[in-house]
Amino acid sequence: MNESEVVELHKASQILKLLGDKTRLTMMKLLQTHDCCVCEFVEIFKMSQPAISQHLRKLRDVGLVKEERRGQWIFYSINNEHEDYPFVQSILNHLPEQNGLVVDLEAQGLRISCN
Amino acid sequence: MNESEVVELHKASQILKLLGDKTRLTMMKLLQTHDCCVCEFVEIFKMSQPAISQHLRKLRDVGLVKEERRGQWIFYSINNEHEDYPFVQSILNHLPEQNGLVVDLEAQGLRISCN
DNA sequence: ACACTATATAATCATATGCTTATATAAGCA
DNA sequence: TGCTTATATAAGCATATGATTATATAGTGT
Repeated sequence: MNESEVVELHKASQILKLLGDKTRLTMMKLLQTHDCCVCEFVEIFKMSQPAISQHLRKLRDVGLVKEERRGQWIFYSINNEHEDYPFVQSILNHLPEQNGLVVDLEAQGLRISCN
Repeated sequence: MNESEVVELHKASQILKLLGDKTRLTMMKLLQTHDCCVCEFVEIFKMSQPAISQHLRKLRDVGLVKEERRGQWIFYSINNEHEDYPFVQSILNHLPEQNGLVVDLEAQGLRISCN
């Protein structure tokens, strides 16, 4: 890993504050391996749809994730063009995989795959 | 760098929330290279003493820093015995050095060195 | 065009956060 | 012992945050 990408302090604290919420942190870890749409997050976190939307908006506002419409769903994915993407990845790499959450969704037949 | 130290999600978000404050994040970066006492932080951040104390308490409550009395001052330092010390370090390593803050202190003759 | 589904936004509210002022504690020193 | 300095704690307050419910927007399919 290369830790030489220096992140300005103000930006770093802004990013860390965003990641300092368990829901958003889990979202980011999930997005590291799976693009997800809003309704999947709603299922995974057992949280209201607006609550999910608002978390995603915060992540999008600073450019950590991007959205893309696929059919009737809007999928979110990690924005690897973000200037501080390496910083974010290095944090996420310390977290345990959350694939179980997606696997559970699939088991329930709730995983969206629109292709 | 070894990113294999896995930090449980709840703990990670708790740590990131603490670091998601510009004052505390700068404190931690400073402590990476210099032990500091409370009054030095007060000078550096131009912030009230209770405000500084409260930030330090939050960092201490989760064990990220430890305190040690030296003469009439209480010095804070990074707790490198913390279970998630590697995680914290890997974050701090992305931040620009803040030594200028301490150098300025010294220039003003306000650096405490009690030995 | 109409109904249905997915998502976003707005308004509201309870709780959390970070600061301030006032006060307590505790060590150093005359 | 009493004064001074360094730090911690308590109380109060303004703002931020994260949730909820209600509503708007925008595709999809009939």
